Amino acid sequence: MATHSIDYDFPSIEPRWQSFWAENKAFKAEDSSPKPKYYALDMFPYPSGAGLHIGHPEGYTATDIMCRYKRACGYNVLHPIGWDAFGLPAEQHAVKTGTHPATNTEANVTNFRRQIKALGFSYDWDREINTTDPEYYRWTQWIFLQLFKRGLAYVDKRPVWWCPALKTVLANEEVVDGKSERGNHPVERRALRQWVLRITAYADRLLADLEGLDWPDSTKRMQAAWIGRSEGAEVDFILDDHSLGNLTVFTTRPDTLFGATYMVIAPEHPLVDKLTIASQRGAIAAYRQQAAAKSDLERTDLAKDKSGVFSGAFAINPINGQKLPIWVADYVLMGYGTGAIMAVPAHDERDYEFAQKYDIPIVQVIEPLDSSSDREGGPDLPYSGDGKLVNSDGYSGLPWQEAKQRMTAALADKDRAKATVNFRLRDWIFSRQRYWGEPIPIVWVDKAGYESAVAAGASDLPKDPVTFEEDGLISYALPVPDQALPLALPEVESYLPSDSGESPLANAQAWLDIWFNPLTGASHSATEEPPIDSTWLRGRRETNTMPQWAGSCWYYLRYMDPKNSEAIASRSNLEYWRTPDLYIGGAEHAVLHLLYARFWHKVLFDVGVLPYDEPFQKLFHQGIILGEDGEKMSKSGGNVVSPDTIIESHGADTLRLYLMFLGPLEAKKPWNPRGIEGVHRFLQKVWRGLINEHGKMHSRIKASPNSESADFTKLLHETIKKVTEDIENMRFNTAISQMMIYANALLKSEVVTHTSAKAFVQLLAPFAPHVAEELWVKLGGNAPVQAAAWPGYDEKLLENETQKLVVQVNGKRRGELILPKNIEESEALVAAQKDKIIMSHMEGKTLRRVIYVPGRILNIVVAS
RNA sequence: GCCCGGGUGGCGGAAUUGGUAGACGCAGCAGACUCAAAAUCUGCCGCCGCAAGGCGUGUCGGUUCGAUUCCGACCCCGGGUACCA
Repeated sequence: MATHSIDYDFPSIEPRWQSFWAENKAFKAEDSSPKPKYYALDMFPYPSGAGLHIGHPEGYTATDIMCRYKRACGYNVLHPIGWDAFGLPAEQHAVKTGTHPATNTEANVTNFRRQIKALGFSYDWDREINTTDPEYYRWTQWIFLQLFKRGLAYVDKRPVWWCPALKTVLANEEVVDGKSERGNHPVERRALRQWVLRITAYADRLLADLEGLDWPDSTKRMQAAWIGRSEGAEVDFILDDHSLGNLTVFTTRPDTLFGATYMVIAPEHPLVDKLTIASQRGAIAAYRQQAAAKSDLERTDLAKDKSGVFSGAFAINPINGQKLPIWVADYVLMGYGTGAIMAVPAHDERDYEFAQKYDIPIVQVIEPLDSSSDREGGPDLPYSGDGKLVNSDGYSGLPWQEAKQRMTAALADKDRAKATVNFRLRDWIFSRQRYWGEPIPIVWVDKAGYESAVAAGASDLPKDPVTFEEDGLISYALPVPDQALPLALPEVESYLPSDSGESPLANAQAWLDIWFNPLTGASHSATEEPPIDSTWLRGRRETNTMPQWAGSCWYYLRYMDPKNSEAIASRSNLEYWRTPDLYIGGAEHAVLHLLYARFWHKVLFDVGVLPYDEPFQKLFHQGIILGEDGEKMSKSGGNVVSPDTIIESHGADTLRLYLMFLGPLEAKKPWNPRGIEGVHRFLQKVWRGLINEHGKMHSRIKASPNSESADFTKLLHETIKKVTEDIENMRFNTAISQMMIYANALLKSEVVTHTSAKAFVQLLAPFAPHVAEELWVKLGGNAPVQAAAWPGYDEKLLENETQKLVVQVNGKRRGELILPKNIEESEALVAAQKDKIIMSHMEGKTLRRVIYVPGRILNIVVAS
């Protein structure tokens, strides 16, 4: 190379400024400040072995732009990052290799940290957290104990999704189409002892408080649907055989009681055995067995074909005394409502289908308001729309909503019904039979042990003891006291589940079976001498660990005070930082993480730890980035783009810029490997526009304030306005377009004032911070650039003296005129009539009407 | 099936409150520079047409002086969900 020009040299610029920021702690957040605060939160990553995915830096760049912009606007910014590092892949790796999952996790974290730092995000690294750090999970355990103490955690043996391949239990939400969400392995139902969190106790608040949140509507709707509130009534049907008592059903439409022609109970319903008459016993038993054997996959596959068996028993309709046959059918689920329904085939699609199949009568009791929609021979059934009652003695003619209230009230008076609310939301199965999770800080003791602990004054006990019965023995749950936390994971020889189906922790004998002091949490192995002090109890530790959701349920709180050893965070920090002002993450967490975190947050609010009862006021989902082929990026698809490769070839600034330039942040968009050249060229243009071949300030930059053209000054102010507004509205793609327009003009401009050049570099800085920092210093500024106040624009400079007016004839564009501002309609019309082309479209026609929108349009309506 | 989201040039996308459709970028074409290439710069770039002009934002219809934007019906693509009584 003959030339010695110093061009845009990103490989040297980027690491240099990253070191500068780190050494100067440029992004340190102050825990109190006269400045207004701004807290921007990224969904923290699971540090997988595969390294950073291109989707991570997309959302992270967006929050980083907001943070750098807010700092320049004078905010005290909290922008933290950490690691959601418990999880299945590390455990599976440990099972395979025998190395401790912590070792592998640490290596992955190191790699992730390197990759994230290479992107130049303005994180306050002093606040980095890791959910697997005992000093972190100590507080996860502490929060669990708050739930336990308040009666929100209990133990139950219940059928759960067991994945033989993963050797673990999965939450409902982790099972997709009868396969595990992770790994896509088949799953089956198994009854196992589980810790369950009573999230249903918060269902009403979780639903109601959605309203005030600045979240995408679709996400709010998804949560609302997941919670699934429905208002109705529980209605008691007396059984024909009075000795059997009542059958209680839940219905949202008690107004259709007169249309009930049969009843259905779930195959798992406790009354099935008692109800069934002798001659039906065989058929029912066979049906129940069949239903139990069906995996959920089969149940859904067969969803369209309803099946059932008549039990032989009857129930009495409380509204009219009619005898209704009781069927056993698996389209009624034991887990919802009361596990029994009254079937109204005329007004429910499922009941209709079933009634058709088994020749059960269909009685219409709701008539559409507009009865003209009736076909010949009656309306289309099943009908579930609006309407008024028919065939309902004493209620016919009423709108169904009113009938629903009246009939519920009438039956309630006779003690046969009560208005109730049902939720689709289930309690949250919170335990996993895994090693690599937070140990649940519970010790199981016998009844005498529990009573002696109570007598000794053990704290944090729930009002009613949490117990579990197995093989006739009842165990009582005692919490490990706060001062003994964290309850650390013990070392184990094998990371495979124990033979009993318990987690690998069940094999850590010395840790598991202990002498335990319920007041201090002190313990030692049961194989050692029993203590002399009689408050010590013989106990067995809980072997379940917490699910990965646990650590991510409250991490945004820990960032506010990550090293606090007295509390999850100090009260003053919690009150100062409140909650994140912006939370960006993928839409795949719309229900699970976001619902669980809201639940914990509300509990902590009730405990009195938090000053606010909702965690995430403003939420935004970045769209996913697809591969070049328009398909989801995947290793098997061979379309994965690695941030490392792009940083090496084009630099972090280019990558950040391109991720934002691809399209709107929320949109799903394909990666185009050639498109990146465009934004890279843009940065080179900016460089060449401001820096000469010797690496010094370009000669077009002049100190004198009025040396550049008025048009160019105006463009700068337009750019400041556009970029500022676009950042505020998170429309980063159009902000970049505007900066490109400016850069193109810069290269054509002979003169740019020093002030203009610096202002433009400030605009660029949130997007491409390294090159902006370099330019800023070369223009004589002091690093970091974010310390300089964000540039403002002058409205007056944005105004035009002339205006462009588009002229239409009959709504079609026929020309445009440059006219003085504030021109009258009549003058504009005169000007238009001087235009030959416009006139040619009006010749020989009569003027009918003129529409004039000043500054925009003149539409001349003519007719022949 | 139901619930969401989305259909704009060859491609990613832009378009304020109903007021010039296609900003910006990619790709492409032509030219300048060069022995040549790369890089860079200049110009062109929705479709049909020599032009005048016509057509054009998934389709059909409506409202309006004027519709990518509002209303109605439909088609297609993507995501979520699955008997929730």
